[in-house]
Amino acid sequence: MEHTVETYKFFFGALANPNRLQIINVLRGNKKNVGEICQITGFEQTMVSHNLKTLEHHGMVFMEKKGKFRYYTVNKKTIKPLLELIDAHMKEYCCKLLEGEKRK
Amino acid sequence: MEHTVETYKFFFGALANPNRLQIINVLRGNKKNVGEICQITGFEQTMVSHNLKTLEHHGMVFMEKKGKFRYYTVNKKTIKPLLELIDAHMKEYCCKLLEGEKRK
DNA sequence: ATATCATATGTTATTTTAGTCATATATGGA
DNA sequence: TCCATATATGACTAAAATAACATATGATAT
Repeated sequence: MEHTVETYKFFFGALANPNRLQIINVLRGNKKNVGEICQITGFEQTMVSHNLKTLEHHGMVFMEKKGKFRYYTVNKKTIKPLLELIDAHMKEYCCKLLEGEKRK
Repeated sequence: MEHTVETYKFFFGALANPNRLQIINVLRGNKKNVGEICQITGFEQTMVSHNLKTLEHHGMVFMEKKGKFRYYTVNKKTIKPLLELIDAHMKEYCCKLLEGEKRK
């Protein structure tokens, strides 16, 4: 299925970036506005905004305006089971491999 | 969790590529050797080998030698539920978005 | 109306990733 | 042993993704 491959690439592309993943991780707890995300991660504001836009565009996070703030929430329905699945995978297949990566 | 972010990036990085996804898709049916994968996909042999190596390194596929052939199988335990999860996500959040992508 | 704070957008330079080409290794058969 | 087939590896280039910078927009308060 050609369509399917493009679909998956769209999905994974959004998540194959450490900064976006870290943002997701921060949002796993509670909704946060951009400034809060910057503060917690130490990332620069424009970079965070760019990445939030990508994540929102892919349905990974949702946005809600509140005065001059914008609050972002993670899409728990997708992200939670997804990360759990990955945890299980990594535990079983990749633990040593990742160690190797780090040394590079 | 710093470790977790690197872990997830490792995972998604392997899958954020259309050719690798297509190879996975081909392997979803049955185990196949490199030549067969090339034939089915129309991809060049060295490219397929490179990508299979990446997939194997990430625990997404397994390899089994048989004479001068090497048979690859997809890691169904991870891949199957993963793709199902993504199907559900895309259906709910991304159907129009993907259409937009195609026009670019 | 303007100043300030919060966030977004456009552009560019840099880094990362991927594919290709040339070549190497491994296996089995004559 | 030598050849053919199957697959892997290394190096190089091209293309895509990313972060950083400059700037714009939107909102609130004064």
